[in-house]
Formats: sequence, structure tokens, C-alpha cells
Amino acid sequence: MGEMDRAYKEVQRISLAVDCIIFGFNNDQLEVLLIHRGFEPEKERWSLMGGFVGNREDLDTAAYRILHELSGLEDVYMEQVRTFGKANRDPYERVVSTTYSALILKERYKAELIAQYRAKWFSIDELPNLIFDHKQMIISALNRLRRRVRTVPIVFNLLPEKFTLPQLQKLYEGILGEELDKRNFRKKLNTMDFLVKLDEKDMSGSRKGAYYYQFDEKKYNSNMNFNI
Amino acid sequence: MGEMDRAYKEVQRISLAVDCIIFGFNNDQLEVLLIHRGFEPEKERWSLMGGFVGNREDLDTAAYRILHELSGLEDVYMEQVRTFGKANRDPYERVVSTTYSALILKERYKAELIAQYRAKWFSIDELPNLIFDHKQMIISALNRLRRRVRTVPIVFNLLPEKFTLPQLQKLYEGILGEELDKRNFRKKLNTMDFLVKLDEKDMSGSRKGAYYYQFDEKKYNSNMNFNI
DNA sequence: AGAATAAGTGTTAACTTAACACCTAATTGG
DNA sequence: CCAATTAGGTGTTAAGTTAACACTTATTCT
Repeated sequence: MGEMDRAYKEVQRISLAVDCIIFGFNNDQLEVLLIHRGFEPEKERWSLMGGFVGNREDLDTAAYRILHELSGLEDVYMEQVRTFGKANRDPYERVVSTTYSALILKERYKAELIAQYRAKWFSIDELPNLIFDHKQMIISALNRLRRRVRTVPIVFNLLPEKFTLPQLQKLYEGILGEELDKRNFRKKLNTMDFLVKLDEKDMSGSRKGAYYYQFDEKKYNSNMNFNI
Repeated sequence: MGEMDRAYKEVQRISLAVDCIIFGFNNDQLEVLLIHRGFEPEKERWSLMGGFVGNREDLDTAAYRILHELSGLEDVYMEQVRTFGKANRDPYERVVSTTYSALILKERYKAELIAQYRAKWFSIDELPNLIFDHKQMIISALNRLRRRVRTVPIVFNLLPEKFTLPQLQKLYEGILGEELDKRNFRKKLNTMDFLVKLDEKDMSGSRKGAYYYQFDEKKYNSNMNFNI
């Protein structure tokens, strides 16, 4: 596209929005944060957090802004998923929406905002009735996430700084939707060498306790091999 | 996004465009079709084929329309890549552009359109000076293509109905940018069983001649396993 | 007829993935 | 205090996949 093309263009009346698929993890299941519509139209349905893009705002920046406005969070891991552009996807107006997938630590999401925006976490396999094509948006974000977590160390955004291996495994199982073999999982982590074992144990989940680990960015950067 | 959000919205002045990365293959190299700008601004630079999205037009439909207008082709294999939304990516106006990757049979591209649009095929590793972020667009489409061709049988869109195994291998090598072992490549194709060997040979490339093959959609659909 | 050329064809070692069961550390309750 | 309970932690082997490698064949040209 360049200036010359202006001549060919009818006056465009398409709004551009961003919708955020916010993933969190709850020790057991992968969840998405949705907001409730307590008013017409589409009353009693749920939706993703979204908003329009500013005229001088980068698309990526808009996604960060919207996530920040609605969650209070900064420095969130986010990536673009895809753009939904069916002419009638929103029956009330013409909106094309680009989706972004965000991985956040649930505990960092401010509780008061849950009330303010009537927000709620839903397990990804028990999604409520969603507006428009938001269910499709979640599915495509989830599919992307499933591919990404195998080759890029992004899951640590869903865990606290210190986490245990059983926690990490449960998280992978929650994302991938399948059970993993404990020994094979740990063997693989070992060969890749980007986790640091701490002396401290998490005693909350068992009698024996599970050692805490940390993701070591430097170690990871020194070989960049990641494959689960 | 829903109707209620209108209130929060400043008047948006963002144009929405589509740019097409059109891939073709020339027996040896993967190429992209670009059009030449013979006028200011950005004179003597090259660009992707693009256009604005119609007010009541699906985003996907817009991509097909633009490709059709500029290439004369129908029934082209196309998929969305990603959306480029930097506020100043086009210095003349605010345009957000969604890219689509198309795989076409070069011979089907009408020669007269090459002249009409000052179009030209470029090898993907000898790209000319491109406007805006079009080089990035090509790179991201190529990266996507490299991932996709390993698990989905889309390369056949770049070849004629009948093709030889040396041709198919050259195509994979062109896309992946690496050499493949002939025996391993063929062994893999054999185990997957979606090619039909014809009795006819292509005698143009060698004394011995290479047998023609066809991709058999039905055979592929019956097991859907594809992994190269 | 023989030289030239790209097409076609199998085997093995290296590596990766998948399957599988027992011991250990700490707590709890009798 | 000791026995029971519970989740955490640990290695080995078979199966499957990938990677490396060299010679024969069909045809044309001289």
C-alpha cells in the first residue's frame, strides 16, 4: 500500500479493535479471564477484554494499554495471535479485531478489578457463553499457545518466580491437555539446563515437600535450546 | 468489544489494508511477486500487492479480491499471516495492514499483467529495496511458510498437477533454504502414501527422465498424516 | 558402442521418544 | 515413638525416528 492507492479507495468505515486472551494458571488448570456483560445487548454473556486502537497508537501498544487498563498489570508477556475480520462478526458495527494472547500470574491480577469489571476466571474447557467470535478467538490463542510452549520458554510467565517441578508439569499438562510422564518430563528439563534448583522446599503440597526451582534466563540465553 | 464500548471511543481514523505475499517457484528457487513504483513518493522501490478492505467485505475476501484483481487468478491457496500495526509504518497515512500469503503456480500468472503492473518475480534471497515494512512482511510470511510446509500439504499449490520427485525436492529445498538428502526425502514420502506415480516421464531434465507424480487428495484425507 | 548424466534405490548407526516401578522424606495419628 | 500415608524423586530399556552414506540404471549424445 502506498499513497497512490488512495485514489482507489472508497471512504472506509471500519473500526479497528484489539481483544486480549488473558491466560492464567491455578495449580491445576489453564484459565482465561473474561468479563461479564450485565446489560443489553448480549446481556449475561461473557467477553474478552478489548478496546479500540488509538489513531496514533501502535497496535501492540494498544494491546498493552488495554490489558493494563483492565488488569492494572505491567510488563506482561503478550503476543499477537491473529486478526478476525468477518464483515458481520460484530452485528452492531463493523469492527476488525486483532487478538493478543497474554500470560499472567493470576495472583498479580488485582482482586478489586474482578469486582469492578465483573471479571471471572474460567477453565479453558468450561467456557461460558461468549459474545461474537470470542470463543473462536480463545481457541485460536490456545492452539498457538500449545505450539509455542514446546519451543519457547514462555510458561514461566504463568508461574511465580519460584516454582516446583510438579507445578511446572501440571502447567504443561493443563496447557497441552494431556498427561505427561513424570520421569521423561524431568529428564528432558535436565538435559536442557535452564532451571536452577534452590535449597528451599515447598511443603504445602505433600509431606515430603518439593524443591523450588527458578528459570535462569542467562543459562537459557547461552544455548537457547528449548524443546518439550 | 461490544456496543457499549462505543462511548469510550474517540473517532477512529485508521485505514485497514491487506497486503499479499505471492509465492511462486521456478524449478530452482522460491520467488515472490512484487510491483514496481515508477512514481513518487517511494519511486523506484518495490512493494507487495495490496489494497484497502471494503466496508462490508470480509478481511479474507478482500485478500482474495486484491489477489484476483492484480493477478487474474482464482482459487488460489491463501492464508493470513499477521497484522502490521505500527502507527508510523506508512509515513503518509495511518494504515494497519493484514498480510496474506498466497501460493500460486507461476505459469498461471498472466504475462500481460506483469507489464500492466510493472510486476516482477524476485528470488527470496535477492529482494530489492522495498517500501515501508514490506520486507518484514515477506520475512514473516516466509517463516510461516517454512513451518507450514512440514506438516500440511500446501506445496503442491506451487507445482503443476504433474510433477517429478526431483522437482518436489528442489521446491522443499528452496522453501526451507537447506539441502535435503534424496534418499531420506523419498523414503519419507513413500511411508506417507499420498502421491500417485504415473507411467509418464518428464524427459526434459535428464537422459533417464523422471517419473511424474500427482498429489492424491483422497489418499491424503484418508489418514491425514504429513510430516516432512 | 561407449561416455555422460541425472534418476532411482537400502542399510546402518545415532539419536529421540515412550514405557515402565520402586524408593524416599516428612507428617500424621494411633 | 513408630507405623501408615502421601506426594516427590529417580534409571533403564525397547521402539521409533532421523541422519549419513554409494552404487546401479535408463536414456541420450557422439
